[in-house]
Amino acid sequence: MGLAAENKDTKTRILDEAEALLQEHGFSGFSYAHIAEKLGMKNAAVHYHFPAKADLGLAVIARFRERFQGYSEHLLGKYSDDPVRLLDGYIAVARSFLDKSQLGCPVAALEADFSALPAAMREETLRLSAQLRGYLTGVLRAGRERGVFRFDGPAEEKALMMAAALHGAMLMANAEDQQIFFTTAKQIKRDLGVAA
Amino acid sequence: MGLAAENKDTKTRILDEAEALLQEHGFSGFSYAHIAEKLGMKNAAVHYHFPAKADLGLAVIARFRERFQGYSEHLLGKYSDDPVRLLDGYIAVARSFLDKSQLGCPVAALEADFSALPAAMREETLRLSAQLRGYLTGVLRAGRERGVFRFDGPAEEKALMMAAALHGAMLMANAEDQQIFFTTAKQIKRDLGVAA
DNA sequence: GTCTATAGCGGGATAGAC
DNA sequence: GTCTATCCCGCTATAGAC
Repeated sequence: MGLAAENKDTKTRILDEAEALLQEHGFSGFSYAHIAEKLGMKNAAVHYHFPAKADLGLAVIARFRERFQGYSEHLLGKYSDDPVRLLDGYIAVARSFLDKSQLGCPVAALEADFSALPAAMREETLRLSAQLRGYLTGVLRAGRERGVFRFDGPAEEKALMMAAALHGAMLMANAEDQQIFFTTAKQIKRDLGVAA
Repeated sequence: MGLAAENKDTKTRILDEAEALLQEHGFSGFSYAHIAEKLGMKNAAVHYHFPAKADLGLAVIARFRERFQGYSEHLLGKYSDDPVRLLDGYIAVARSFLDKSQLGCPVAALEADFSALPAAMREETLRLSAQLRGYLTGVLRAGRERGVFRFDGPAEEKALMMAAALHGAMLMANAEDQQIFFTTAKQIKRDLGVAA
């Protein structure tokens, strides 16, 4: 649509590939050549769109942040009175780690590779992680006030523990068996006193 | 002591370094040169003790498995009537990820890097992960029977979810803030109905 | 916007001297 | 058991032709 639309398709396809490869192999675990091969081009062409790998990584994070922002606003608008649906929306973001669907949460992969990340990517990763936890904290707090969720302790701490469980489950599911993710999500809901 | 004791010190020091580097940077994130530098030698010397990197990785896993085996038997013998202590023992293994102490659990780091691991290391990682979950499952089951722990659902599923939470907390603590691990552990115990 | 070609580096691994 | 030296590879990134 805009003036910069002429190269948007290739750029988007690169971002899509980068996001999928990031989630499967970590940030250090994929190369420009891997992306280029999947897209039927050469690595120099990828560098044309994203000069340095840090640029590509930051773009992946930024795109996810915008996506999650819109998605969470949509959820909060539509299901403001239904904490279970708001929680399921969050779980769906983590769940998409398994099949690299549209939601595609890259946080666990970034944190696993953290020491190898450029400084700018570290900062964005931390910001994103805090943003996700913020959403979850709000959902838990509202759900407990409404008597839908049952848990002890501050909502922030429960949210942190649940985020850790979902992050861990993503990596374990990637390594061992996808079922691990679904079982973990089910137990999380059981622990809140709601049916899976 | 034994006949093979003459080179045991260097080998042990290499294993110690490898384990620490594995937990901090992942299996692909450290090199023989890194180990050699820390130990004041050259990378060829490390290759003398562990010809290929897969040998070193397998040795790290094997050593941890033996360590955990002895440790868990010790716990089960000493605190067979105290589920909370048995649980704390498990948490301590994960906690040692933070400061690379003697217990040193490398599972989360291995799973995060899973797709880059040689096949033999993948198998050992899966076996180790199952072994850890097996201990935790037994502790939870016994604790619930004694009325010490409170949770819904099968002990296997609760154990899986708790292991995922501790794995995720290790990585998040490594990336963000060590306090994340302690807060997660505290919430896990709160959810079981026991004081932190 | 994509290509070929290449520079430069770090990694795993080996050969052979000491 | 450790060293120096080296090979080969894959990766990031750039230069310049098309």
